[in-house]
Amino acid sequence: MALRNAVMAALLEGEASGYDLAKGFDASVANFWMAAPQQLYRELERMESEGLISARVVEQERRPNKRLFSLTEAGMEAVRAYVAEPPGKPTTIRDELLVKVQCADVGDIEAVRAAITERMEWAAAKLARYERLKERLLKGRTEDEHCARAERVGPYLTLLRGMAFEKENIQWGETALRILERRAQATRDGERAASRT
Amino acid sequence: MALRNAVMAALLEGEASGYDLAKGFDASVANFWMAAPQQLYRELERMESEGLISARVVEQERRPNKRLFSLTEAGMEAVRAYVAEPPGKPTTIRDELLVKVQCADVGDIEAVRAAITERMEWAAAKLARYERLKERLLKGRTEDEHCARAERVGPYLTLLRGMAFEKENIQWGETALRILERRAQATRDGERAASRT
DNA sequence: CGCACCTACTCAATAAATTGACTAGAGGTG
DNA sequence: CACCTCTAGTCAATTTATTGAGTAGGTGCG
Repeated sequence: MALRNAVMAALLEGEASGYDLAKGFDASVANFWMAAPQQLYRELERMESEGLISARVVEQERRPNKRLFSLTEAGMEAVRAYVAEPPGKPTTIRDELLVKVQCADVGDIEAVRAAITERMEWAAAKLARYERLKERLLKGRTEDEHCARAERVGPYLTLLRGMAFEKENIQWGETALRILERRAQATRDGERAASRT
Repeated sequence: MALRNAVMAALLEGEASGYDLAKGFDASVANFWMAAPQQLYRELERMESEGLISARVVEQERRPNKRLFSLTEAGMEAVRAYVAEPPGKPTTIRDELLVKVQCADVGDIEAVRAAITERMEWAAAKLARYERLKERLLKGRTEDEHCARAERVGPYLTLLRGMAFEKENIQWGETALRILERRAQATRDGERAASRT
């Protein structure tokens, strides 16, 4: 029942449909919590049945109707209760890329390098998006002004974390690529030397 | 079936019991992949039945016997196949702390600050452990020397990523605490002002 | 004009992950 | 000596998460 907390966090930004949430909903929450569509739809229904959120059907002309969910008073109370409860164990990090990097020495180094490169491109794209989101949040004000005046700082703080994470991905990727390239080089040299014998 | 890849990555370091893996197994793999004990025991059995790993029972005098698993040739082949296959979608990040931070504005700011502080302490402890592990890996050599001579660089690269991640946790935590403190201050001031009316 | 893709979902099935309880001997603490 | 923790697991139950297929109209592209 941790997904529901992420959903509530997302709904603090305003009402959203299951589809919105599945698509990343402004990337702010998707930044630190991702879930497959089915999971969201199921959870939303459960939450509605428990009275944490309420749906409003919006009829649309040239596309399927959608249900916009928003937090009820009970939902707001649940958020407050959740925030107050003692923090659970550390983050669940599961990074396939790092599993591959760990195995680099017994596998195809070029494949690993390709995977790292892909990750770096992904990170760069995400970072650009975050950058735009930040501009939109700050609206030309400095960080100090924004934090002093805006009614919410949570989204700004999580955005900062997301940006730092992606920057790290890129920086680390550069180092890793460099080191692996030298390895691949050495392997090729070794092969050449061996083939000369 | 992604856990098994992490298990194989861990077993590249040498044989290990299910208990070892559950305890973090040298922290190297635990850094980017965590799993509950039960999950590991189940997966290990399945992998053994599929011939990817083999067990060796070690009888112990004053404690339960244990089964040390190691990769078979088939397991090694599976690792190579896994590394070569195209990279899947991005990382699964699920960070409860960030969910709380996102909700900070409607909840108890002090509780959020406490959660951040706890995370920072955790991160600092992990970082110290990684630092020691790094020393052990490098054995007094520079990074360049190690990467040129050591037979494996994968563990070093993932370690670097883990260290960068924890450093980021700490740095971001400082910023977040500072901003939230000013918020809490403003709220208290607001309350004082309101109570004077 | 046909095909792929976008919105906005639902349903069903399977796989993976978490939780709780239990075994059992060893070692240490109050 | 009762209680707690550590090693090294097992078993069962439940909850969560992922995958795949299906619906149905609309949009854009060559």
